[in-house]
Amino acid sequence: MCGRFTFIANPDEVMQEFDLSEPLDFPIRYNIAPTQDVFVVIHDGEQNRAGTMKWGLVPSWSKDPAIGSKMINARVETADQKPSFKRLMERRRCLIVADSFYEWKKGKDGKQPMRISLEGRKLFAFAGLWDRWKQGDEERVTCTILTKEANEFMSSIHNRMPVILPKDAEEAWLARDIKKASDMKDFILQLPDDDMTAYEISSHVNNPRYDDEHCIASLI
DNA sequence: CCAGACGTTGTT
DNA sequence: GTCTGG
DNA sequence: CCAGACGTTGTT
DNA sequence: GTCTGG
Repeated sequence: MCGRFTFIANPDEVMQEFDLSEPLDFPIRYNIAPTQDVFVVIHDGEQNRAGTMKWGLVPSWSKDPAIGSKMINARVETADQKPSFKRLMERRRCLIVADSFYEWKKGKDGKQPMRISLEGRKLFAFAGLWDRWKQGDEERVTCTILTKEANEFMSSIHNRMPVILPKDAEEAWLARDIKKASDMKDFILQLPDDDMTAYEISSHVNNPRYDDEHCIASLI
């Protein structure tokens, strides 16, 4: 699964990497936690657009937006069937931009936090779904990160992993036309994985209040 | 038909 | 133990 | 994901 | 909104 990640990037590089035309403004984040703002790219039919959304999906029909803190991930294997995700697989796909993510590896002495990044790409995007929620004056735009079964590399750390799109799959995932949910599921599941790398970090990262360089410092 | 749920993860 | 908030 | 709260009544 | 269960 994926419950914490980083976004430590240079705005110019992000603009170039995701083909954005508007100038960007976002803070450097070492410890992004559910319910917080994440940096998201969508396609408006003409061009890519970037902005922030809250992490934790609140479906448009929800009565209680608190559901969002539970809906931080969506299993791609079943997302084409689930009422909360099916419509979003068809027409509300997004990129959630990151440069590494955290997983907690279970050992006999508790959980060891790890930082995982890609070998060959400084920046990447999770495959995400998003939705809009409104109730009275309150409005919320939220998103969730798709997950799949861990690959060989990740399985030593955790049994699930976030879906990271290969660079050449991002455009197809973002495309605004309405697709069959099951086709998008199949598309995601046949994608190859980028090579990954991981190292142990301090449990400093455990506390979502800490958002500093120490989060990514190697234990060794 | 209407009512009621709608999610993931991990752990047991 | 379980839920909410970050 | 982890951390931290978890309750009501009445009074200020 | 959409699906499942009764």
